[in-house]
Amino acid sequence: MDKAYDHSKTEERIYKMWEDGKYFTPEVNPNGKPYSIVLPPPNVTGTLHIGHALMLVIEDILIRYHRMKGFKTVWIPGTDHAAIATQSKVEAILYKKEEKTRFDLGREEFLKKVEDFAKESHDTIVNQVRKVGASVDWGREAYTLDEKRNLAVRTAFVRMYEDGLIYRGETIVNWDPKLQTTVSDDEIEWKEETTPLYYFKYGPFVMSTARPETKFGDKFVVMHPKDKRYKDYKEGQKIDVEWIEGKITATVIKDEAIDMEFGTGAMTITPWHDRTDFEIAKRHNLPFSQIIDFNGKLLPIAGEFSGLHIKKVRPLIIEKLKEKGLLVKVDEKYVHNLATNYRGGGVIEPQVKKQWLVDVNKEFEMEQSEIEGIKSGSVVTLKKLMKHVVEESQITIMPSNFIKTYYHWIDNLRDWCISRQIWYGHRVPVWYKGEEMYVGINAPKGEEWEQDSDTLDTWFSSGLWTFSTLGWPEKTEDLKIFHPTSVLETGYDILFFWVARMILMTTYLLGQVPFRKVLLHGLVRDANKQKMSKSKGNVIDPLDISQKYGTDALRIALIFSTAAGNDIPMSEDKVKGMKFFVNKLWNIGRFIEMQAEENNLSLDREGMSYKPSGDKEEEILKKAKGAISDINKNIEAFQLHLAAQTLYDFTWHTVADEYIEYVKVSENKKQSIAVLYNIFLEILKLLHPFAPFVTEEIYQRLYPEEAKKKPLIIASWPK
RNA sequence: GACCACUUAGCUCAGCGGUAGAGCGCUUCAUUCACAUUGAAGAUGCCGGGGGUUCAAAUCCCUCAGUGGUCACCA
Repeated sequence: MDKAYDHSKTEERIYKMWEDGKYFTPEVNPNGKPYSIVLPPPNVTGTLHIGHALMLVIEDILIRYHRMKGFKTVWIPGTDHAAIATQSKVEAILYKKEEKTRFDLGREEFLKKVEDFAKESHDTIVNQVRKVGASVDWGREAYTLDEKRNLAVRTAFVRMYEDGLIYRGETIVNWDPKLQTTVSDDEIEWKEETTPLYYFKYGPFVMSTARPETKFGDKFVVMHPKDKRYKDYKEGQKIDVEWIEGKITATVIKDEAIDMEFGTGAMTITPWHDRTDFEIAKRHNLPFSQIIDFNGKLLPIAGEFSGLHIKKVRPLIIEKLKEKGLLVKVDEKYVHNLATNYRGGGVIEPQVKKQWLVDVNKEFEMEQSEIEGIKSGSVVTLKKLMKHVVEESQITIMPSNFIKTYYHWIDNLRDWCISRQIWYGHRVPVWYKGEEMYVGINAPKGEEWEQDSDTLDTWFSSGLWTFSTLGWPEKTEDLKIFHPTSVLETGYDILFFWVARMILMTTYLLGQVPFRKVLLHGLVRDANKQKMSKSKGNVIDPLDISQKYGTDALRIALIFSTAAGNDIPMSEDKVKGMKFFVNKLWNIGRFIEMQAEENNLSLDREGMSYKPSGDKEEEILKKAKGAISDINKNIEAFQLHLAAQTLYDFTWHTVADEYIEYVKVSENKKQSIAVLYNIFLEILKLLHPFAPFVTEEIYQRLYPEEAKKKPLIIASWPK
């Protein structure tokens, strides 16, 4: 054996050996109890970052542990088409390279470009997944936008439509004029902004607004019914008002949504471009009209300002109102939150638009249910389902402090807008012919039917992930054996986006939970606790690290010393330290090899048969037993960092520092070495899920008798 | 505003009811003998402040303070 472990000489060879041996498939333990994980599919928008590496490592540890314990284990890999994210990325590249927009290319040609990009990104990701040693079953790989997943999406959509859970409606949506699409509430990122707040005279009232450019159509002035300042004004009262474009007749409305503390307690409403206003208008049956078009330009209602972009028009309107003597005052230091699209950064302009939505409050009959406490045929809502399975502990969320956040999110959940006006994604399975509409899995027969041009929110398809990857809607063997999946492991940042949506879709469509447990990991941050980002230049590329220090060192560093759910500070020094540990392991192996040779011991059962005779031997065996029991307990409790620490400590400070030093001076050397030889095998097994490459390599060299029967990856786990 | 987490050695963090721990850093010494990617010894802590429960609290409860995060609202 070489003096130091060289990961560059082993990793690729070993991964190939595992793959060729088909050890990643459930067939290695055909009769075991099923254990399944679906990989949270990375977006095909680029390459994997260190957070993905953490996710892969945690899941790989769970998978390898269960595989060695004899479970019929499957880990399903895949990638996510990430609709809007991928499309906007390609649009950006297209614009930079050719100064063209997607409309210049047309749907078909543009989609071809996106697909090429996605393919390339996919290949990079797959390569990265292999590099971190993930023992995923490549034969079962899936893509959220491939044929099979498309069938699942269409089937789900149609079923939900038939149950009245999907509807098409005029509603106020978050419109991104930049990307020309709606986005869901969860895709909004609020940015704090200081902006002037203008106070205008509006008849006898003073109203305030940060957005004068939307105020053209305001013919309703709203106040709280209990506001004493306005007690003389009655609901429905008409008042003549001098406004931007001359005299108008305003109507008084009383509504409890008004905050009496804010401004003057009176406000005018713009239902087409504000959610609160929209809701007030709906409650009072008020008409509403569009002021701003979908590109952000003013419509003819704005009179002389018609056709101008809202950005340009604001100062002009303020000037005009000032001239008319309607400007009362300006509060320059008004702080509010500006809605932006978190994928692309465009400022959100609320608009009323026809969209497809999922009704989360509508009661429906559960066709078939295996969920405890929900019988087949009982009446539920999607919200109720989502809450029930967590409340009744049919899904355990870890760490448990996220449960409260989860409930809170459900309580605030509004109908989920699932249609997007982008091109990359699953097309809505709805066809139109004149006034007629057809909703179905396949296109209707006959000419002249035109498919809805919208695509679906990417989370609609990833919500089906635990079972669409197993073959649903077909009733496959995989689905029968592996669903519900055992654990879903992912970052806490997508608890709402994804985890909640999976629970919604799966409980409804299958009458099952998608997984028994949810394990949430933290965000990987840099040594200064900063979020890693390209613009900050503090990104640690997992591949660089793994090339420099070895994948095993990277893996242990990611797991070591950080409790689940907490953010993880990552530094190269930490990885370096773990490389030392990997090398220590290697040198214990070397020590055994050299001692065996010197003492004429063959590396096999017979040569190393032992009778633990001395005190030291008894002691180390006892300690090993203790360590094994601790590690088992820790892994079962998902305390991987504790397991890793125990292993590190036991291997280095007990076996190497104490016992090996003793072996050197032992009077009963052969027996002492034999004991070491046997304990080291246990260590290699215990460490294998954490550091799969170096342990497999040492095992192959030092334990040829065992290795001949089976490689370490499927060796039996120490009890 | 609501909710959640965090506050432990110089730094990064474990531990979460029974005499304060790890890694890195620091001091001293040893050794080229599996490994200098080494070993041994050592220094450094009112375990954020205050109160309570308990035979016993870093660990459980209450409260205050600071830090970070999530969600909601914002005319």
